[in-house]
Amino acid sequence: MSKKHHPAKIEDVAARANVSIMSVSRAIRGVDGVSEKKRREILRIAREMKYVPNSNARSLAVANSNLIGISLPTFAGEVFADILNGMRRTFDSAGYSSVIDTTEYSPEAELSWVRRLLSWQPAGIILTGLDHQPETVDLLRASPIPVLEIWDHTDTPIDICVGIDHYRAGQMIGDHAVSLGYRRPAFVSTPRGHDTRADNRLAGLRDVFARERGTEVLSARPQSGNSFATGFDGTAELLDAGAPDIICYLNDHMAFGGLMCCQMRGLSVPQDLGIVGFNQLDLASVLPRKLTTVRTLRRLMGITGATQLLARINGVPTEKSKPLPLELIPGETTRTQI
Amino acid sequence: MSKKHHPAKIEDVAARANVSIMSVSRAIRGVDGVSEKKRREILRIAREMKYVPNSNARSLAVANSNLIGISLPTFAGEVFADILNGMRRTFDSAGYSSVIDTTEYSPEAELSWVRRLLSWQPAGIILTGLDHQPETVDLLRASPIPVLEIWDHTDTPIDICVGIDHYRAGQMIGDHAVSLGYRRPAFVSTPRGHDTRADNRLAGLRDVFARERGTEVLSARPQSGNSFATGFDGTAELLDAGAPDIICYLNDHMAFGGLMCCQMRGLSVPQDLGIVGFNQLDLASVLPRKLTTVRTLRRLMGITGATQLLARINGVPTEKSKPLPLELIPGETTRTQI
DNA sequence: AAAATGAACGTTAGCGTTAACGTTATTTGA
DNA sequence: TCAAATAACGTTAACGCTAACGTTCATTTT
Repeated sequence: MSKKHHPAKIEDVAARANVSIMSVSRAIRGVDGVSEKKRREILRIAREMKYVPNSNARSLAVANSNLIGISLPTFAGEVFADILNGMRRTFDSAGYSSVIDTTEYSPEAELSWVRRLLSWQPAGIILTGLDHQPETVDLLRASPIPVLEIWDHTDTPIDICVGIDHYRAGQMIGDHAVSLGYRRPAFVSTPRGHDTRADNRLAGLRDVFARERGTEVLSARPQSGNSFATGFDGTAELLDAGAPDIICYLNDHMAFGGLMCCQMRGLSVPQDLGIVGFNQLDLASVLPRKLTTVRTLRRLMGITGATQLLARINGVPTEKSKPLPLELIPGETTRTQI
Repeated sequence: MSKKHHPAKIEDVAARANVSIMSVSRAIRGVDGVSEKKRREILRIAREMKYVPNSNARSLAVANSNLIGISLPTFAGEVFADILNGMRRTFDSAGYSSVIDTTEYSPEAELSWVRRLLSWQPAGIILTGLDHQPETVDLLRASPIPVLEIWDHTDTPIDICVGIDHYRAGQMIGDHAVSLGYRRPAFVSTPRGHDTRADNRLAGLRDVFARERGTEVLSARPQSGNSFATGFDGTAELLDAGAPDIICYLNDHMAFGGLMCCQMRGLSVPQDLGIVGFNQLDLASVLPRKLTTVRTLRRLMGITGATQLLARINGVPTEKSKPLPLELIPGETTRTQI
């Protein structure tokens, strides 16, 4: 425990096994060039000596690493946790480690992290969304490192892209609301520019109501401590300001906050007000009244994204851009007919 | 864009600036040995050339890295996200990157990750809880790398430790329940051995009721898809099996699932049944009925842990073990008096 | 039987950076 | 005024690993 005999290196293993260091290297990496017998012997000795390879030396020699950089806006909420989970499992079993960043929705923070990450010569980089600093894009375009943009969708990604069309999602919600006869829509979100995807969904919703009904979509963007509180406060704000007949939320958690606000004010849902969430989160599974929401396949997205990126890393040709399907889940928090 | 001129190395910057590579190295690292004038000049040129230092080479030369390994059971739920958030912020501003792992509560998965991580010569390693494979402990004890165990608490950590006393938390809940006159307690958790901390809390609760009332604590451990559903299903199971007068849950999310189950069955809380959560999660902030729960300072724990580990990394003497305070928050889901 | 093949292993030369020590100019002190 | 101290650089030798190429020797081919 206190004996600080320097950790064994490949050379020590080689000496102890009476072979050259290259044989040890080959044995450990599992590549050709050593007989099965010797390989087993070497591995046994390496284990005995508690040999731990030095990834820094390896990466320096081969000019790349087994690290994958993953940048997310936040760990809060299930959304990115789900995506991350799907990705991590895939990468993990392929022998990659994840270097993770949270930007708190700041492209500047993202840039400074990308800079730091590039110094590790990672095998791949994953960014959330499409909203990056120009310099981030330049840096990544200039580097040979595969880049995946996840969660959002575009036909012109930095490199490759797996996600959903948030504008379309907004339209789906709008179409559904219009078809049920709603006329005074509102939206609860976080401060503008914070979550670009949510803004895109709102845009889709807006355009549908403008076209079909010629009406505006009111919006509230309170700065509360968490999603639930944001939903609650935003709902209160909208109810005080006007008389929406349907409120759509950035996600199910906010929608739940909204439901609580209605309950507190004695409003009944969906008779007095329609409520629409987004993402079909776990919470919804136990609510007594099924929430109208949009299902997003986040875990699948993570797995798909990771798989595509791995393919790209291994030089297998991949699609530039892969959109994932959306499904509107009609629930009991909106009217069932006009 | 397509011109694949190899990325600039320190040597190229040196040549372009007419100085030795050591001057560039010193300028970039911000250490003594270059005049202010030259340093500015060198930094300007480095920026122009889009020079990105090679961390692998650096780490090989200095035999350590700016990487911190963080192992968590899961990203699901707010708990570890909060801890992680506190830690990441602290590490980030100190120039460290986070290599993150999720074990899904498997000590074997933790071990294989620790092995991989050690090959990067990280500056520090963080593990969640105290429940590790013996080999994990051996490996880490043998290495000179500082190790932080977070979330749980012990006086004999691998290296240092910041967390809460979960057994004590269980006792607190037990004391509170007893003081309010409850007599038939139950507990909803995940399968045994899955979450050791939850098991410790249950043990604390059990011991209090055994001592004070001479009664058992029933438990339900369903394997549902998510915390909310687990709470719901576990509650249903307990209500079918017997007639508990108070149910304690692994966390607030499960408690909410339990509340929903009660609502569905027409049971009123707290008249017919007491409900106690854990962790004081965001959800609770919008519930119409304040949840009885235990506040855990997770973000603070992350910050404190990270700070302690950084101190340890920098050779500053630190306390072996730092317990964080717990506070029982009486709510409206338990009786207010006997 | 000689030549060609190929498996199994070894040698060498980096990969890009920094620690440690050397060198040169410049300032300081008595 | 001249040695001594100091600041500002430069040179060299690792750090631990792997790609690329060499060598050896048992097989196979002709």
